[in-house]
Amino acid sequence: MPTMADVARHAGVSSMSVSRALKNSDLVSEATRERIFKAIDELGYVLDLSAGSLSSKRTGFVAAIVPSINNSNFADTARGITNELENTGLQLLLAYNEYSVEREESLIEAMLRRRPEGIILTGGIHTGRARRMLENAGIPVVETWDLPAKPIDQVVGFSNADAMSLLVKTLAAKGYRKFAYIGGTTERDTRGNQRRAGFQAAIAELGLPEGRVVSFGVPPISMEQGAQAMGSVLSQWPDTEVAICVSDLSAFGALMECHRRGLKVPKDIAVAGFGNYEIAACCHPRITSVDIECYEIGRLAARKLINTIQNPEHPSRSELVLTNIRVIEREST
Amino acid sequence: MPTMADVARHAGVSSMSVSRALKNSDLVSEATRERIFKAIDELGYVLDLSAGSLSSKRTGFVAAIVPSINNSNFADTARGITNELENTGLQLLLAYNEYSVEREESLIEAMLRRRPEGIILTGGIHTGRARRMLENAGIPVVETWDLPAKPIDQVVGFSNADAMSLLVKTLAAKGYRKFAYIGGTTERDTRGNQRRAGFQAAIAELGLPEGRVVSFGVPPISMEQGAQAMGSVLSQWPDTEVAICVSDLSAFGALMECHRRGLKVPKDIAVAGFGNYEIAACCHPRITSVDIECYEIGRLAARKLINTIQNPEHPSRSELVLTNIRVIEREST
DNA sequence: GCATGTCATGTTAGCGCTATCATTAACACG
DNA sequence: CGTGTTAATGATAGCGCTAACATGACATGC
Repeated sequence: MPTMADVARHAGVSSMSVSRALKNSDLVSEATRERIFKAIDELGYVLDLSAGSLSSKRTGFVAAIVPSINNSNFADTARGITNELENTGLQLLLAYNEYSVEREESLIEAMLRRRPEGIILTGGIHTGRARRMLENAGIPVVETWDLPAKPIDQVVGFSNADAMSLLVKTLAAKGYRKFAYIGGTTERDTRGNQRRAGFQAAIAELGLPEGRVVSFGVPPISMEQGAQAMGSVLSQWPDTEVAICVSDLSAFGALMECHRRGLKVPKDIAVAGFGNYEIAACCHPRITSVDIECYEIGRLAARKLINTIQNPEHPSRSELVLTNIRVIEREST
Repeated sequence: MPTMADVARHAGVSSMSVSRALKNSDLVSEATRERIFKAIDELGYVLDLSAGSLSSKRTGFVAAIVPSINNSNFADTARGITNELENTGLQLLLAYNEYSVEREESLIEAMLRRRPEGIILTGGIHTGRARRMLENAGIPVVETWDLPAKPIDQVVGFSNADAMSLLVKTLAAKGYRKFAYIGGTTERDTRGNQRRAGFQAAIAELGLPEGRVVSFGVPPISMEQGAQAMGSVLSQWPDTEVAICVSDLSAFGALMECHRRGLKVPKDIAVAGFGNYEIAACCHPRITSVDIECYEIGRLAARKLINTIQNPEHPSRSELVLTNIRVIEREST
């Protein structure tokens, strides 16, 4: 593989000129630039950024950890990050932790070894060692998708509990009284748990009959698990008026289960989801959901990092960005 | 930020011993190892891989480019790659090209600047410069999701045309004769175009009435666009017996459009998709589809890279891996 | 004509690590 | 007791690039 020195020799210049030309510095004359690019082309040279970053102390990496890449909500956030990073010279280092803070910890270490210039995390719960590593790293950190009680640095998120509570209240205002909740079992999906807490809080606040909660499957629960959970709701509490699901995917599964059982939605039972996935807007009947601007979360988080990286003296720290949540009422309620 | 030399000084050893300890080399005594890790812990040291890779000539990166990260088929492939890479010391550098070979070209350059030890691409069509860069890079390349006419190096894929043709033949065997095809418009989605070609070929081969093709929307076409395309099929050719869609997402949209129009599926019209997405197995009626082992494609592609990286002298080149395709008949046909 | 400024280019050093070879210590063996 | 063998550690050099400074060429102004 040719090095920059090879290119410099071939073009009859010093390697600093090659470096400058490749950085689009205007300190290179047009004639020299042309000769350099001709040499680059002839040798098939490709700049080695890892060598460059060692010397310039800038790796050009931004790290992000999401729970899952197979979930279109988080994929949207990743897309928002990537798109905002475009043309900033920063590259995304993406990983997923499968909803595990232990896995997050080891991913954080793996990423910090690459010396990213900033890092975006999902959620506000991390292991002690992870927090320590992040605090020592000396780079901006953005926690997203949540409102951490004790933020590490910057935050772009929303309250999952409030969002779910808002959904319950909206539906209660339409006259529904007997609510069921479908979610996953374990403690791992902290955002799911907060949604459940928001559900319970709203039920209590409104003085409605006790919420009927079905916990089923390891989060993130699938369409199929949503269907099974709905079966469980219907057999335990046949008079349920509305089933609220931790996500649109489980809501869709629940809806299909109703179809199969010959129940009309929303006449016999109403169904609502969370996350405003494409499927909620497209299925029949269309599912009422809560929109949470996933793409925007990614975009804003990346923007915050870029601002901090580009103006290190003027950090936008401790300034919390609250993204919009919005109930979208559709045919299923 | 502390460096390895700081750790070495703190532990009273040379930096080589620190380096060895961090690499789990067995050339470090237990006592020294303990002292070193104590120092690492006290200083909050994190290894800098970019400095290490400059000297060791191994970056520990593997690059992958997929068309989109918001498509669960490709997300499955990315997941397969990541999971196979686990515990090999290799880290994934993931990007998406939005189905554009031009964007792919610039992504390939951006990735090669990080000196990945291997690269995984989606599809077999690339720009000339992209091909040249890859051939010069001196690293293993795996093309996936397709059977390129002129592979760059290694291949893990299947024939999109054959897969679609198999679906048509399976349905024709059940007695369907009037076929419609729903896909995207432009030339960008090469796999979509190959599926269409496979559809046409099968129709011709079987001597069926001319296929009715609706091209609608920029690929990847959405659920909503599938619904609109189905509207177009039904108004142009009301006697269509089965609508085959380029993906399950559009098939689902088409199915919902039938629901809304009061058409019974499959009694009034049958619907089939492609890709065996979660939704196809879960909606009502469940959609007949073609399973293409997306996760396995990622896993096998990563495995090929790992093999080539770990045994450079014994390259597994030019050995094509054909993944399984399988029609899954469900309630919608 | 000479000081001054500006632009283009080169020189030097060093980023933080690891490959390689050298060295030392400890021990076994005839 | 000398020799060889092995295990643990250290010293040195250099990976390929860029920051920082130095230099030289030319133009400008008085």
